[in-house]
Amino acid sequence: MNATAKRAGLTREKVLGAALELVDRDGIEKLSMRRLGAELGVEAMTLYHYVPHKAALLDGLVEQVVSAVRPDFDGSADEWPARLREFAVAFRDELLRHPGVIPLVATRPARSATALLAVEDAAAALGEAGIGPVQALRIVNAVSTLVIGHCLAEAATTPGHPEQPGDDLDLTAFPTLAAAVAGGLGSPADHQARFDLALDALLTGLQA
Amino acid sequence: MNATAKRAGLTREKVLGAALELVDRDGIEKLSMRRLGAELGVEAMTLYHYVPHKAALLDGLVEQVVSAVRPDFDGSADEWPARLREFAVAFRDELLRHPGVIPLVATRPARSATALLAVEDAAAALGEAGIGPVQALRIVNAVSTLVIGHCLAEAATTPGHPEQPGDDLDLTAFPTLAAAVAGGLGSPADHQARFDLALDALLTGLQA
DNA sequence: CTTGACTTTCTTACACCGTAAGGACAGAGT
DNA sequence: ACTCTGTCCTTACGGTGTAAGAAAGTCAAG
Repeated sequence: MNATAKRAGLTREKVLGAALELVDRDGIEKLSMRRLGAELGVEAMTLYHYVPHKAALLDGLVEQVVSAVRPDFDGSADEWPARLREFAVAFRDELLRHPGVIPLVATRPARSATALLAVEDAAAALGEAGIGPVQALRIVNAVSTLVIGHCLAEAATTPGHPEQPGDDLDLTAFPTLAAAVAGGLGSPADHQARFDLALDALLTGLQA
Repeated sequence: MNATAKRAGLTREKVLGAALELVDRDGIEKLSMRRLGAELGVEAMTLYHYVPHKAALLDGLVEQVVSAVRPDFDGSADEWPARLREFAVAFRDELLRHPGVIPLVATRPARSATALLAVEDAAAALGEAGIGPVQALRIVNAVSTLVIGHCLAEAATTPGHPEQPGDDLDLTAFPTLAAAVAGGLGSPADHQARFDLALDALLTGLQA
């Protein structure tokens, strides 16, 4: 009978979803309990019924993003470099879809079940190629770390700065650097190229 | 004549130095303008005469840390992989010496003159080996990114969490993972091994 | 010495943050 | 009808970064 229901009918999932939406739209620094509450038509303290503290909320953001990339490690055992490559590319795509979350992914280790499952799958696939469990996880870790590091540099949120004055640096003292910038360094295409270079090199070097 | 001088005689360098000390001792989340002021025997607002805003203070921390690693790229032109390796190891050592600053280094690009100079030197050295400026900078970037990524994972501060409950995860559903943990994964020695594995693989793969 | 300009420091204040404590109210089970 | 449980709000506390301006120290010129 009430047009405006007194109960908002929240769930942990709705809260996390709204948080991710807010971060994607306005950036992490705008994510506060009060603002998120307002987004959901609710007071700040209400959120504490679905999340124990803000840190858990941030963990939830990480969980959402890393869970969205579901790698597939089926196929013949000797194709693991190609599979790892696919995983890396998918992971990067997902991270770049949520730039505000990247620093969180980089900072807090994902311990959720789905994240562990993905790691387990990858390691098991490497195991079938005759690689021991410790080495397999090191390899998976190296690839993940590379992806995160590159996305971090690419999305460079640099929170707190009022403005980002483009490229007003004086490069006259750095000829090689200047030449590289003139050659297209820093462009979006260059980010892709940097990532591909590093990923290919890592995978190539890993086969030994 | 005054035992306690009314003027503290601060400088930007002293402020930055005290900030780094505070972060090394207590972690970033404890770095506030008021606390840093107290550390220097001064009110919070006084600091704003040496630093325009807190973001600049954080930039200063990054600058201090990255400036401390001064790579040497002299030597014959074909030794660049070994030089890059030395740089990577020195960079990592310096970062691990200041764990609280690692997330800052990962987030805000170092645009200081000394940082640019180091990059310039490295790129120039690669240039003597017949590598073009764009490719040279991509290589330097790949190595730096790898170092930052690995240090980020290794120092994993995970700010905000009350406690870090060790390894109480239930790994029974993840046999490969469990086997790897039993095999020593996660130990300090393993971090070193992970870094070495990734760095060697990257450098090997980069020679092509 | 006095004066006045300058730099450095402090005081006060504001808006915002995370969250502890407890009260108001709805719907379900007895 | 009555309590119970879960949802939501109100109030409050101590913390944050920082804007505005008053006060006090320093130093050179008159």
